[in-house]
Amino acid sequence: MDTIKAEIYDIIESAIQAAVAAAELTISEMPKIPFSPTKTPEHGDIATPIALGLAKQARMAPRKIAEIIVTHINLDAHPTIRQIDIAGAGFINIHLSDNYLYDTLQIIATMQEAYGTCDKGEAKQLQIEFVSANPTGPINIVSGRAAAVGDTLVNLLNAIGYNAMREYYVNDAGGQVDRLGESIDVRYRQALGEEGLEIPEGGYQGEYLREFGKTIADTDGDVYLQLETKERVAAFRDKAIAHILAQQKSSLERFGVEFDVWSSEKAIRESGKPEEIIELFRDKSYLYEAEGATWFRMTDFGDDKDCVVIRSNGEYTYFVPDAAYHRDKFDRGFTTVIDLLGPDHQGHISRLKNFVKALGLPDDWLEIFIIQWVNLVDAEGKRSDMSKRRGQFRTLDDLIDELAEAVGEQFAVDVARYFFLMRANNTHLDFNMELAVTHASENPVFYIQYAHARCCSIFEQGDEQGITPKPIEAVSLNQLTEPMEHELIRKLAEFPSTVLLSAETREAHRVVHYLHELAGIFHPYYNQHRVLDPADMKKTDARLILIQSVQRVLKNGLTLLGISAPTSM
RNA sequence: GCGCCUAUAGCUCAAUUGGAUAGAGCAACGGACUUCUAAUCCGUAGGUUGCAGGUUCGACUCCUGCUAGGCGUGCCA
Repeated sequence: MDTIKAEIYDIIESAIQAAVAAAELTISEMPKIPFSPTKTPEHGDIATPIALGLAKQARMAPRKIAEIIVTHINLDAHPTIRQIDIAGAGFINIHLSDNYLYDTLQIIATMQEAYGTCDKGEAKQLQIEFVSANPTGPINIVSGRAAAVGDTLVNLLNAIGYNAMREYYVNDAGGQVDRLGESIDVRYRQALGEEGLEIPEGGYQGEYLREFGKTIADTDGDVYLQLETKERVAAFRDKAIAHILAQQKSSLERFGVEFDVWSSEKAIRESGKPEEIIELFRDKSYLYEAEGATWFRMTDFGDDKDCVVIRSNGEYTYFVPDAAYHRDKFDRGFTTVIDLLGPDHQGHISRLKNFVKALGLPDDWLEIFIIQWVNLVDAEGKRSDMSKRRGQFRTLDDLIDELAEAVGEQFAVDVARYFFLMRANNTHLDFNMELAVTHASENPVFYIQYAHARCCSIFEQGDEQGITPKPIEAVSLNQLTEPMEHELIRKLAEFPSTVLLSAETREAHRVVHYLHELAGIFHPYYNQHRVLDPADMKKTDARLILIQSVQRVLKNGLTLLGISAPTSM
């Protein structure tokens, strides 16, 4: 497609130059020629609104300009172009020859599972950090969404030639996990029969911690009561982190997400890097003392408020290990780092970016995206709060369990991933659990998977009838003359650019929509045209190649999304 | 108060980053299985793209100002 575009670009450009040379067109400067996609086959394969763009400086009606340009194109010299039309306000519509269409099938047959990939990323090292949920409870649904998106983005970036990896930052140090230890301490002592205890301010109410505290009491009895409160809380904290982390890991694995690296905030804190950061900031005069605390001059970086980096009790705020952690990422050699943050980290973006700037790292080195809320919606359409602190959240495991009851374990993961991936990251996502379960079998993911299964089924049927696909070289592709066949091939040709765009804009949902559209052309085709026709083997052979290509692209696309491509349903 | 995000069909979302007649899926209604899987297909209906201006040959997209919702906002992470 790219080579074709380059060729067309040259043709149009020289036509404009010829028109200018012939004094039919007056322009001051050679413009860049834009290409716009064609929505309908009548508009050809590639279109350009260049005549519209030239109208002003050429002082001429766009249609007239288009006509002039077209007269300077010698179609006989360019066999790739079958026909050129002028339409609408002055669009130049280019129809490519059928041979070009058939080239797409050739490319797919050659590249197979590599179709859709490219080497644009030049093997650069890239890291995406996502989920990074506090080790204070199970993976919830918002984190599940982040898991699906992050995992898929890594797939996409690898597909376009980057060397991307998945990283999880474990917040296993700091105030939050201390509150966790204190909360478990309360549950533990309650389990031992102590009365009148309450979860401390900022602690965790979740039911899973009550069970955890009870388990400790059941297995170890009251031995912990002999420890100093501080030691006991620390012991519970570490115990809980290890336990919860293992649980999070297995939930994510069940969801098909495996991280390459688990980084520890505790390790960062103990590495000495935070001290180096503070020293660096001090040297650069970014810090000052006030109200007993140490402040960072965030206002120097355009923020409206300074912020505390060392609290009056001498402890770092989370900014310091966080800055140190990003410094560490840079030292590990990543050319670009992408953080996917939860919606409650809104205010964190500009500050983190400013810290990165203060560290002297390149501006575009760090990209931050917010994965927006997932609202649980009940059957009446009422939204429910998912605050972890109040313990009213739904876990990723709950979700998959419920979906599994409706559609089975494998499809449950597929449905959940699809659901999370189908929307743009920055939009709020309403998740109606009841609807998701009762309508699980009507989920659009099956529409795509079914298309794949149907392709497989054709080959199975063919096998039974003794019809097997021939190598593409032995097939007359010009048997593919149906408009729907051309539409299918055109769609197949779009796959690589969709993957590229999706990866570069970090918007996985584009691939989802693409696959849905592809399936949306395939199903009607399947219904209207028979592939296996023993009476016309030439056509059958050509159609089998087409079906192989559709099957291949569906499979490649679903694989990128981490969704299975079943051979039968 | 300030900052960020969002607003598109009854509902949930798209729209290839400024291009042609704004598209899908649910939900509603009417049709199609003796033929490669009906988890499918065909058809009907559904719109002043939150409001008001502006830029442009051309705006859902960019700019300004409103309105509504969400999130954030100096010692939680």
